[in-house]
Amino acid sequence: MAAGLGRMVTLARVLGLPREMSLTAVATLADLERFGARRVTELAVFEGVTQPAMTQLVTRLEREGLVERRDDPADGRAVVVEITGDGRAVLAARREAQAQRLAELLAELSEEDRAALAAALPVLDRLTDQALRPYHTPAGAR
Amino acid sequence: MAAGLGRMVTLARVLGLPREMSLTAVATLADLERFGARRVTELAVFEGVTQPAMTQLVTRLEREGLVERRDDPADGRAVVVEITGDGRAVLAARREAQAQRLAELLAELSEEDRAALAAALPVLDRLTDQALRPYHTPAGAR
DNA sequence: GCGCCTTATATAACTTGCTTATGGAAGTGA
DNA sequence: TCACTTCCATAAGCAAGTTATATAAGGCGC
Repeated sequence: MAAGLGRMVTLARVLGLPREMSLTAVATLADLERFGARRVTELAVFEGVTQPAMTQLVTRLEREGLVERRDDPADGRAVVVEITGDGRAVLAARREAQAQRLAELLAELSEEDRAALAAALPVLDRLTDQALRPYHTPAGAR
Repeated sequence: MAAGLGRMVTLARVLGLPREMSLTAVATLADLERFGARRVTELAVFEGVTQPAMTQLVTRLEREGLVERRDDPADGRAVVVEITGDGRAVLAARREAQAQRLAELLAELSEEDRAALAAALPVLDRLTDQALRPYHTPAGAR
């Protein structure tokens, strides 16, 4: 079964389209949207990349107006990164495009197959949460 | 449902570990293993990247001993790319590591959840094939 | 056979996206 | 005050993608 699920990587790769943005960039925006503003180092841990990589990404995202950098009043060394309205709009557009692509694929399935998928979705959701557990701590210390 | 499946992208990202190799590199090797030796341009189409990107990738993979380049007897302009034993070994090791990671996650699921996943696997497999259809033509013209 | 057009792929230049290494500023505790 | 730690920007290097370009080979019509 584990090997079968491995094929999901392939599907997700195709669904991950379009490619104007790296998966890390998308995930960073999504996490900022979901968990609120964060420091660079926290984001780096969340996304499993190094701090300089995250600094560079934040710089690029800021240049594109998708995030903003703010001084952290609690610590003079730190900056806090926050998603902008444009950033949210980009996420929404991606989700829409992805949902559409999936809907097209799903339309080719039988009713039976769709039911099986629907039953498995909550499980996949749980699997995903488990997989992400080491990276994401509940927002609290902000 | 489409939105729920979208979350699979997240799961696959985590499962896609480790990162020593890009998804395109892995897919290229996997396709060479599965469909046999191919030209650079064919590989580029398969993986949805440009020809120069694939040329570069093949160059890097060749440097690492994972593929070999051969002259194509049928066309003096072309080269044919073939996976090596080392390339196959790398794929096998990745699959093993991935299966293990998944098995750990699955061990935390109930019997019921596992059954739901097992039922959905063939469907996911079909979805993946559909999603890949525009890229992969059956090997025949080689 | 020749000329024109197409196809195949290597190379150049550039950007993104990652890594390790480093440096400066701020924070902490003795 | 000093030593150490933390935070993040910057530098250098490689991978991985793009567009543009150049060269060689192939195909077709005259």
